[in-house]
Amino acid sequence: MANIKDIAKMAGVSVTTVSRVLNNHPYVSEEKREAVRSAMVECNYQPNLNAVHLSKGETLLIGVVTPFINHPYFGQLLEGIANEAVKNNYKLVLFQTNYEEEREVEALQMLQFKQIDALIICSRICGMDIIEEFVAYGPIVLCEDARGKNVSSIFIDQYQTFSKALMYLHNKGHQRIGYSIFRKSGTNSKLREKAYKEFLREMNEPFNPEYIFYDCLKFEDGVHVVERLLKMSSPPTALVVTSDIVAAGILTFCKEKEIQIPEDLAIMGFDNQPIAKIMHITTLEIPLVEIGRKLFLQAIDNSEPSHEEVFVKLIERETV
Amino acid sequence: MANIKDIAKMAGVSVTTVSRVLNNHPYVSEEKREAVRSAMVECNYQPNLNAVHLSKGETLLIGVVTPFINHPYFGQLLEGIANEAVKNNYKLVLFQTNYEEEREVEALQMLQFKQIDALIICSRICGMDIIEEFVAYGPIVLCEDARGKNVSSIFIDQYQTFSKALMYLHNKGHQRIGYSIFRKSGTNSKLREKAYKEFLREMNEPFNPEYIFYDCLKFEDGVHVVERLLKMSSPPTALVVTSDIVAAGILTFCKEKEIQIPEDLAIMGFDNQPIAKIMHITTLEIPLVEIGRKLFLQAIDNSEPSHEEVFVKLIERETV
DNA sequence: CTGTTAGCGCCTTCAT
DNA sequence: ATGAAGGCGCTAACAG
Repeated sequence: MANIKDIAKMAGVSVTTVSRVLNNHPYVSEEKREAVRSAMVECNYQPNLNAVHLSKGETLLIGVVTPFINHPYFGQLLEGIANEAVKNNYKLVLFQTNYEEEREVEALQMLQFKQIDALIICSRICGMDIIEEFVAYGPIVLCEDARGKNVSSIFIDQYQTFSKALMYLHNKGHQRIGYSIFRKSGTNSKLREKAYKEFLREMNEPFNPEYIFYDCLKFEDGVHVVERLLKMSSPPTALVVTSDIVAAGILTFCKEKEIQIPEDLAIMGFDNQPIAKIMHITTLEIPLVEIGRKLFLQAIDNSEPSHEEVFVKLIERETV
Repeated sequence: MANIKDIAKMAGVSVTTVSRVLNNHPYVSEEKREAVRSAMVECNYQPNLNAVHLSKGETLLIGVVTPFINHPYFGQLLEGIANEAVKNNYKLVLFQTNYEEEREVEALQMLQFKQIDALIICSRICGMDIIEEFVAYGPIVLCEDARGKNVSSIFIDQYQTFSKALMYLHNKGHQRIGYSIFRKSGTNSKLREKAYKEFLREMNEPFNPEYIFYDCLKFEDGVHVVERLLKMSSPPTALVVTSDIVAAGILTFCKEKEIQIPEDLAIMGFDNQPIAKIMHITTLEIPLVEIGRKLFLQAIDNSEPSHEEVFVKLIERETV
């Protein structure tokens, strides 16, 4: 492992000069620059990143917080982040939190202690107040509407989006509309609940807590939804399902139970994941890979916190 | 950001002593140890990892090479790796390669240049010769049978496993058996092909290249399989599908086309992913999360390369 | 048991 | 345009 000193010796210059060409600094004669270059290729020289990091106080590491990594939603997000990271020569440090606040704080602390340069939080359980304690230590970017806050964000307008979905179902003639979601709390969940209640009020429909299905994250969670549906005397005729993979699960079990889609039950998915296309699920397209890309770019952008809204598109297929 | 010197000063000791308590070295009086400890908590001291890494020549970073991260197979593997990584205070550096050799070499070079401590290669396209060029630089662990090679590995016996699946189908009365797989080449693919051909020979069945379906990676790839199936004059009556997610896709499309499972077509999945349970897919259980765990442990184990076989279990459900 | 000191490899003033 | 030298924060002989 040749180091900067060796290169300097070989090229007959000082380490400073080597460092200069390494960092594309001006004021190096073309001659010496060339000598250094060839010495570097000869030794197949690679700078020791730890030394660079120590010296510069930066790491080229970006932390990524997700509750799970093995889930299509976060998988797509990660994919977008990872692709952009390689392009920019950054590495990712993964924090799989399972929504444990402790894990999130660990990630935040890595930022505080300069072990990573920035932190992308794809989903969180900790309060905004905790996040804000750490904004001073480095860029934090959230995947939720954080306008007005001191962190960057890429977000979709959950309220609008959810309202749009509900309205679409309403216009298709549905009165009893329910929805499934993963978490009861969480910023996005609350916005959706708000949109839901607001919608009911406008439509003059009663609020039936039974029509909300929580803990829906994976394909198999669709089972429970269908099971509960079967037991209800007056089940909803339409469901907004905040994840295509769950929608796919519901669809599959409905077929097993001979519930006709969309006649007996209309289903509106979320995300437009590949499975939605395959199973002809009507859904709201959320460009997750693209969002991941933007999240990364925001993380390495050292200017002021910025906020960017991403728009969703309703994709009509055969489940509504 | 207090550093080791500050702590030393506060505690009235030398930096060495601080370093000693930091690294749990013996020969520090309980008294001073305590003084150092309290100074550390008072400043909320965190060692600068870059400095530690530079000094020790290690990074506490483990590279993980996967072709894709957004796929249940690699997702589960990653999950296992990630869980064990946090336990051991290591961070993961992700390399999503899309099976581009260049990306794999990049990862290998990061090992060479000490930017990561070890490298886990979950799946590869580059030749073993290339891998072996890098073994001198640090632990490399593969998720395939690498016995006899100079790298560690966790693996399942692909040949045996595939034979077992084929034999199971045969015993269920199937003569025309095909299989679907992602890659044509690749170590595992070749072993499976070998097992397949050997099986046919033993059973005295002809080899029909049409019965092999390549490029099957995702749910939606099941479509193409079914489409081809429909066009065949003498389609296979059973399929070994080397990924449950693909099996699920095939199952779904068969239902759409009114192909009865298992009557018209028997399906044997692979991995026992959650979807297999839900859709009642008969499958071979491969403990991917556990494999991920073991891969990580091997990566940080500095002793000689070791090899561990992991065993699979056939899970009978309703698609055969 | 404890402290002094020389690195680890690179960057960056400061002189020249 | 170039180089000498100090420093980033920590570890690990070595000496005592």
